[in-house]
Amino acid sequence: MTNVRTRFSPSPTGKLHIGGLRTALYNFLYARQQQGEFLLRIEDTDRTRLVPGAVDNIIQNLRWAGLTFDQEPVTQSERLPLYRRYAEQLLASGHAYRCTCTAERLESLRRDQEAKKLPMRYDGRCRALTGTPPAAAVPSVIRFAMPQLGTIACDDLIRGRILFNAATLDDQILVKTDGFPTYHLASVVDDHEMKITHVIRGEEWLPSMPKHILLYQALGWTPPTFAHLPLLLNPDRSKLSKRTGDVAVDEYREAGYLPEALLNFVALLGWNPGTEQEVFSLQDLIEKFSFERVNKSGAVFNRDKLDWINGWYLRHLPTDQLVALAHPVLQAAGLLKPSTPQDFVQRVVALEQSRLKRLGELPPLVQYFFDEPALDPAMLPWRSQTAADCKTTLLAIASLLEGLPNDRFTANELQIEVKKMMEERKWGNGETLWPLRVALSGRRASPGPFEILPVLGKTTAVARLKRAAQSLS
RNA sequence: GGCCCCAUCGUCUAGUGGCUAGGACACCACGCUUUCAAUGUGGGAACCCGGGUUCGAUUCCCGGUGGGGCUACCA
Repeated sequence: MTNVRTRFSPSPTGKLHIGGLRTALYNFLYARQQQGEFLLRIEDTDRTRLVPGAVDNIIQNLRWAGLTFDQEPVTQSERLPLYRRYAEQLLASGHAYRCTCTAERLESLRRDQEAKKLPMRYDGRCRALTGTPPAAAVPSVIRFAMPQLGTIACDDLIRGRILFNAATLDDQILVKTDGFPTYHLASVVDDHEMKITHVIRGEEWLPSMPKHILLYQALGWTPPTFAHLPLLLNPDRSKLSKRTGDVAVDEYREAGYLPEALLNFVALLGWNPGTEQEVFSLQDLIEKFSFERVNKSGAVFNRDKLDWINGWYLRHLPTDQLVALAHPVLQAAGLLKPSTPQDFVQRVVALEQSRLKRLGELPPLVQYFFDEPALDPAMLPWRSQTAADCKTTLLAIASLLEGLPNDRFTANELQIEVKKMMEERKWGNGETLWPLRVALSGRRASPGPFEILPVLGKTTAVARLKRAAQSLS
């Protein structure tokens, strides 16, 4: 049994996107599960589409996600002689030929075929040319000489056997005029050279599988096992793309999604364990992943469920870990001063833990702890409560709080004291607690007053109650 | 146009000839509650269509339809 080797092979034409992350994840899971190796290969054979920083972005985000690869990344642009050598071999064996057709001729050929509603493919003009290859002075590409008869059987781990009619296959370009290989040649050569046992990639590659199989055969190699993953989809069911929302892993990271949550979510897009388990650690996924349970149909990327999973992870994080993650977020929002006590931040964050879906939504939720909140007097009275009654209540509680020693300024003690007062004065819950909470937070929605009070501290709390009472006159 | 893939609640999915078609997210209601969350309980919500095969099809076969992908000197 040969050692399993998988690879993730993005082209550096942009940031790592969510679909790439899932492809990388499945490659990673399978390799780890089989105690094989997971490799990274940079497919940068198209010099015109290179984006500066893309390689870094991809590597950085894979690292953030914890998908560690086992060797230094392989970069195709550094391996040109390798592809050249195999191209020559194909030329020599008659499996490939030079083509000097110009881009203009190909373009008009295509237009013509489209107009006549014919299959659009190379017409084989240069293939038919016998005799000496053109001189080096004439720009030429190298094309694969597809067999023109027969059926190519392709076995896919997820879809089973797929049959292609050779006559419908195009004479793919293998080497471009600039001497760089195309994807087809480069990936076949590299997967062989890197001893990749399982090619796990997106379904968009399914139509080129027969071409790749034929290439392996022409080079005298045994093809690896293929698995084509279902596509990730936009809400309109087209292939996931930038136009309907965020697709860069970066953007999710910045919005405050945890890598564990993103991975968990993306793992479930196209795969399921067959049980009712929804939450998986990476280790869980490694143990449970299997191609038999990968779906065939595309999956819509559903933000709501991602938010739910992320919220789940946030809620189940030990609070000190959540604080560590929240700190830079609050910092960036400008809420922290050098003098802000760590202990205070800890208590503030703890109050919102059950309410968070993303770290990024933390600053607006807790701002009132750091700055005096704007106050809308109309918001203070409870339902039909009069402004005068509301004011009386606030002032009474303010003086009650003022009279309390600092060591009794705890959630429990405060609750006991306030409830006692409510009972004595026959105040209802709504008429008391709603104005109290709004006066403290300035918000319609927030944690309860007895949770806020001890965090805010006596001085600030009393000041806010008095200010609120003032606003009612 | 050609080639290929796919088809269960709005979404992610379980299901592999006989089930009240299960779960999760979202949604709604109720409970807990001063609000918002969290949490508990309950609810509405699906087998694309037509032919076969079969005693019986969501499930198997064929054909439609629908959706998607590919069809570059891009990956």
